[in-house]
Amino acid sequence: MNNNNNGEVRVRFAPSPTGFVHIGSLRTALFNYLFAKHSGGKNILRIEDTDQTRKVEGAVENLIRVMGKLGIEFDEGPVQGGDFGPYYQSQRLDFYKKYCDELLAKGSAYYAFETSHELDEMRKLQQLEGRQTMYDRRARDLSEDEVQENLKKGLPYVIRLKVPLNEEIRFNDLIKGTIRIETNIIDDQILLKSDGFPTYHLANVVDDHLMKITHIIRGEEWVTSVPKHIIIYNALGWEVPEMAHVPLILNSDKSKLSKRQGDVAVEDFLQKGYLKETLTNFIAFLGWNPGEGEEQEFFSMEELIKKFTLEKVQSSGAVFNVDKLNWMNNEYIKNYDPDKLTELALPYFSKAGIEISNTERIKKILSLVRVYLNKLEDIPDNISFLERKEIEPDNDNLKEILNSESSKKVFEKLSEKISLLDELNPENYKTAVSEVQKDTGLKGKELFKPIRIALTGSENGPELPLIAEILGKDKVLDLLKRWF
RNA sequence: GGUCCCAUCGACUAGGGGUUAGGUCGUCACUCUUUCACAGUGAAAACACGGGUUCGAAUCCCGUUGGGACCGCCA
Repeated sequence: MNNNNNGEVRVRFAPSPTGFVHIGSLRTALFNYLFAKHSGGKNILRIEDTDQTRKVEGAVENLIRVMGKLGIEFDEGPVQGGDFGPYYQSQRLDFYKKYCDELLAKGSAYYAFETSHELDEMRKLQQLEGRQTMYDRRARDLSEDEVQENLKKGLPYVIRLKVPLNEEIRFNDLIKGTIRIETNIIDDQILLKSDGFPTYHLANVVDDHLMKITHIIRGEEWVTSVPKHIIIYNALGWEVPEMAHVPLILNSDKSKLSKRQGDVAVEDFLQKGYLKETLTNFIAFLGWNPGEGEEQEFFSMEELIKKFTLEKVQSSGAVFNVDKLNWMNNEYIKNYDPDKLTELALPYFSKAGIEISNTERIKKILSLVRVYLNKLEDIPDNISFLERKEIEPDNDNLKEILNSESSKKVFEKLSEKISLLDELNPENYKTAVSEVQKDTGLKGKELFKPIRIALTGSENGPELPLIAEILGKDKVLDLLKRWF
């Protein structure tokens, strides 16, 4: 256990700002947040922007916005600052330089002068020979004189880690248990690039140490580089933080979740009208569950914080199942506070061309259709009856029903009854229909089906009396009159 | 290919020496409903395989197979 900092837990979410927020990143961020809050510790945001070629304008702002929207808060970071800043790695170059020099002085790192091109050639050859692609450590034993000479010539260089040979690195992962790797197969990783920026490996070790990070919680794709990091910690005489590598989120074919097979951007899910409660709840359960026979599936952020432990994180990957996401979102939508849901739904009504100034009316419509919604984006498809001016049944079957003699009778009678009313409401609509039933002797499908089709253009949907009320007397009469 | 990780219904998972292997999504059926949906009830559906250890293995160990990740002057 890491005991610096008086035992206070400090974790970090350290994304590189290269664009949208990946579902996998969201889960890593969530787990960090839940773990920090559960332990009464600090959650820190650090921006890993050491790759100058991959910078994306606005990505950091976007990331912070998305996290904020989902209720994932940071105690320290670019926005709120903190005692361990700056929180952009690109502003911490002096630190990396300093410790890189220290590594050099201690003989744990060395200069290398190969160009990218030369390295490419090396790898190609290794591949051709069926060997593992790996730096051949050719610059490892350059003499001091040779190094100085190259430096004097102004040759571009990188600093590489001098991996100790013939050793075994062993560490305990909080999720996966003990992991051991032979150092001989570990690359002499580049620490400092020729542009003077550090690589991830150097920067994350230096920062995690300087920022007093106690637990590193990140994706499983990092496990294989842990030994490199441990070598750096050891060389610098630093304590290694606890590690927890969370399993990957997978496509339905079990490969790492990727854009090729559907949406992976949190922004997209938000935009489609997946609620933030759904997203955090669902994502938390991808690879984690409370265990102990617990069968509750709906958890608020507060409950998640209370229940979350690393021990209950699954060690195998989890397929991202949109069907279940939809189900859960639908459950949240069905049970959401009507006023709040209305507020969230307004933009989707607006997009469908519905006048939204009368929010009470929107609320009423929403109460009719929410049961059908997997996501708010489904609203337009489910309220098409509102703005339908022409009834154009999309198949002959419907047309036939509308044009039958008995239907005409129904429409005519119903119009008569409704035109006598001051205002249409579910009660007097029902009364009117049952009067039609008495007068015509028609009932069941022969009575209800034609009306539904005439009013909505569809064979099914929400309860007719409620739809009738929302449409209003004039609209209903207008729609009926077209058919007799 | 090398290294590392992983393995319970189609999916998410509970269970971690003795269970009729439980729940949720999805699927199917039935009930309710003058429609669809909702709701309710029920069904089909899993311990990858082979060896050990043990009185007893889904559970512990080893191996096999299968899957995945990583192998950049990216993170």
